[in-house]
Amino acid sequence: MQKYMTLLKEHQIKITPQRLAIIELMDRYGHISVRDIYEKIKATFPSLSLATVYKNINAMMDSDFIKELKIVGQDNKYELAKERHSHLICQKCGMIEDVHIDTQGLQKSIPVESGFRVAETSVQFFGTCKQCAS
Amino acid sequence: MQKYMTLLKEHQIKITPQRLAIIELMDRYGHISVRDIYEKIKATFPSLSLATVYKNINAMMDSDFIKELKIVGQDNKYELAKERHSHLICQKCGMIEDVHIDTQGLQKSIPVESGFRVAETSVQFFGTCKQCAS
DNA sequence: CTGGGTGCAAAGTATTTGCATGAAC
DNA sequence: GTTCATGCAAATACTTTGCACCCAG
Repeated sequence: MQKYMTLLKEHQIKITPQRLAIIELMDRYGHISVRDIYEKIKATFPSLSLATVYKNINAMMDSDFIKELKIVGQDNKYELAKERHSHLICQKCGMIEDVHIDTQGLQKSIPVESGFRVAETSVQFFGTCKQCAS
Repeated sequence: MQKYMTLLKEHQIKITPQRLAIIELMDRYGHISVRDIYEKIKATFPSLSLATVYKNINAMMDSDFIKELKIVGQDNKYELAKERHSHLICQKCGMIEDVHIDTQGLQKSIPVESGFRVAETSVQFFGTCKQCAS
């Protein structure tokens, strides 16, 4: 808990129980949807409003404190901002897992004449996870 | 036009003027949103309904005839299914461009112990396009 | 104390559905 | 002629906004 409070302070975001609960969930699950955040917190904190979840997610995205993850076939997910990484996404169960792979090499194959300057690379691997394969 | 009719037939989708118009736009623009499809077609074909656009997009996705593209900061886009490719996305003007790069090598860096079997890899490069850079 | 956050209700936007009519094959 | 698509309206889902009240700093 203390660690989440410190995180919020560093990003100059006011500390509230709602925010701590949201961050705690993101940290625990890695990637989570608005709906799931709302329902999980609501269970132990019934006064929580869906609007508050949205407002906080937007505020934390503005501060680059969390990141939005759009995945074909799934609701948007949110994760704590951390070192660059890619995602493994199971097409059967929906599981999302982080992988750290080097994407620097990829950029070299972009045609120079495109004149495109890359700031960030996003890689998603779709497939079957260990559990679903067996 | 004939080429689009052939395409639809191959995928066993009934040919209608609405569908031809949608496909023609996707082919022309490469990547286009529901809203843009609706507004562009509506201009010359006023009876078109938004529900029809949605129904057709869903039908064509079910037939793997078109693909959905989710991009952080933009509305969903749709493109005709074609050979595997990646996308350059300009964070200033929103331009989306196809690039053909080899993503096979990437998979090698996924830890074997993850037990994940990759079926498809999606790569998005975010950055600045030639026009916006100058 | 003061500013910003919360919750509620309402508005706004996006997407889906049911059904009667009409077009494709 | 039969099947399936279209258009409209209504329903549902998703997200944002305004405002009165309350809590963190």
